[in-house]
Amino acid sequence: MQPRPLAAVAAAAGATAPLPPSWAHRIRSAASQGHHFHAIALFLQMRASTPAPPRSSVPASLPAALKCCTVLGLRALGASLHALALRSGAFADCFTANALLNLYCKLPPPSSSPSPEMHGAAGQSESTAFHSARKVFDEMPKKDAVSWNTLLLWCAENGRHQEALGLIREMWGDGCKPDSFTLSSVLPIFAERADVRRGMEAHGFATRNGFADDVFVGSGLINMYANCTRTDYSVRVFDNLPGRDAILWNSMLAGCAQNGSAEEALGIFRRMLRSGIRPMPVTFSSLIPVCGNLASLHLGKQLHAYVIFGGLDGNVFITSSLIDMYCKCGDVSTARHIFDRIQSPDIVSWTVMIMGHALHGPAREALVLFDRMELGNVKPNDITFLAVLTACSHAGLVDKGWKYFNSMSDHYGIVPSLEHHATLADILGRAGKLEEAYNFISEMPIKPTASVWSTLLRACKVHKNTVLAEEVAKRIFELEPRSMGSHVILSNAYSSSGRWNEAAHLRKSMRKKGMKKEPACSWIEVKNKRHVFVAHDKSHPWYERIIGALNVFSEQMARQGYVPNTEDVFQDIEEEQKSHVLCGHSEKLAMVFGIISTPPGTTIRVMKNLRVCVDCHSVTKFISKIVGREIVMRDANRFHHFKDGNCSCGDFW
DNA sequence: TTAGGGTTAG
Repeated sequence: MQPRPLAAVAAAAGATAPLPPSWAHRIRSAASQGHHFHAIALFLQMRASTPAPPRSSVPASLPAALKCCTVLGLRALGASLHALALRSGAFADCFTANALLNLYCKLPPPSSSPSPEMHGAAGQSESTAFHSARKVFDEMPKKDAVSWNTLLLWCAENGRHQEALGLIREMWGDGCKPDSFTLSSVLPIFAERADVRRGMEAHGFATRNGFADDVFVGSGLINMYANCTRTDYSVRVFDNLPGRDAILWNSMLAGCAQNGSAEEALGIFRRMLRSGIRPMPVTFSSLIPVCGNLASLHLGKQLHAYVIFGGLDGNVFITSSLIDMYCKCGDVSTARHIFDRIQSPDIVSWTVMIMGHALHGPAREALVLFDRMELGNVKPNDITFLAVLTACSHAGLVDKGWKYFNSMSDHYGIVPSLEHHATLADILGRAGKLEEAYNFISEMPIKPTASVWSTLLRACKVHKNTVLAEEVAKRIFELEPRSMGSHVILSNAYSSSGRWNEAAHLRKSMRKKGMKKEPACSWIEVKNKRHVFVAHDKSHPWYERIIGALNVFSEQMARQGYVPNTEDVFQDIEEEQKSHVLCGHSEKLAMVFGIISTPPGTTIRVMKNLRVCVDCHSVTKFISKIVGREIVMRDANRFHHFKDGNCSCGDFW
């Protein structure tokens, strides 16, 4: 049986017909349904209507009207409603005053400064905004938790952290207890400052006061702990929440992804799917970078397929993360294919593509893209310049490097950071301009770190200037006495100039200090499985087959003129033994395994944790020609694309 | 009837 309409029930009971909805009711319901313009129109109609509606209509509809002004950005109308609130006495009502306070927080006054380029204009307008909001707040006859929370959120979101924390104390003093809203505004402050101690205090307060189950507090805690690199606590908060909405899943996923906890992030993604939560665009833009960091092309491709099926391939965040992922997995041509299909790339898409070409070579293509970007009126930022300088470094373009470096402050108003200085020092060092690099680092306006000096140390080793290497190493050891990499480079520099005793002495002192070199390893994905190799690793089931194939290649290479390059064997042993050492290098094992376990023509992608050695580089060039395959090798510094006996790095790395 | 949470490049 159909339920009878309420009016019919009322009529049957002998009641009068219900009154038509009041003005205030109509305005509020239009506003709550998102019909903001309609709500405003109704409010204005109400004000003009005759006979005048009851006096109570104004305070009953002002909050909704003010909310609509805030959403629609109608600041002038908001100001006249402010006057009406004062005239009508509605300002005494907390709901109206809070709605007005929110309007002033969300819609700062237009900047009084005539030129937006004027220094400090942004700060001035921010300060004016604060004062107009604060004035409304101070004049409120009555304040409730919403009033405090509204102003506090504004302070928290506008970098006025101390004021925000001060407001909590004031709020307590005023007899208003912080609530879940207060917590969700203040937690991002502790997150940004990575202040886990105060974050934990807030967590304790939330638990004691029954706010810990609130999803907003929950996501605040998850993000705070993740920003403090305590994803273990984030997971605990997440698992203890009684109900988890889609945003909480995404918060947890992003927290793991940003901390480099790849397996955990993938685990959260799988749990999310099993729980029936539909992935959202943000799910993919968080997760795709994980595949890039793992250099796992098969995983990245699976997510890409998911993105296409979900119709999300037009999302700029996802597209940029896909381009970056393909670059990091060694497939720059797919990255470029995606990039070329974007109608109007944003600064992030341009930057990841420029960096992709810088690291894969030919590096000049990166500079071509930079010019195209400028023609398209997209303004480069500090990260774009890092990419461009990296391209100059890999292409050995000293003059261009200087040009871009100087143009940052001259034409773009970007102050070069430590990283920009480090990259320019690298450009100079790689090009063999060692003295110039030394002077540049010594005179840079930011105190150079050990890592800036170590780029020069490496250059000294490559260009065989042991005297300067010793001087540079001294600087590094002052800053970082236990710098493993620098000890190794200096020791290798001694070895390559035949100073075996000094090399041995240095190695001995490293052993005495308990320093151990990171072992070299390489890996390759074959049939969606990762195979990891360390030097002379006999544990792989295909080891004998790999060595057999390597011997066959060696004979073919010898006929084509290959001579082992023992330059990078830093042990005082016979040449024949050195060749044996070279044969067992992990990247050779991984590459040969790839060749014999995949169909002819398949591109081989090898990843290595350290830089590729001179001999492996030369062998890979020969093998790429012998087997007619493209071999991509990612080392600690860049990507090498070997094809037909050549490498995209132009033998400069 | 007012206020709040997740994403891409080094």
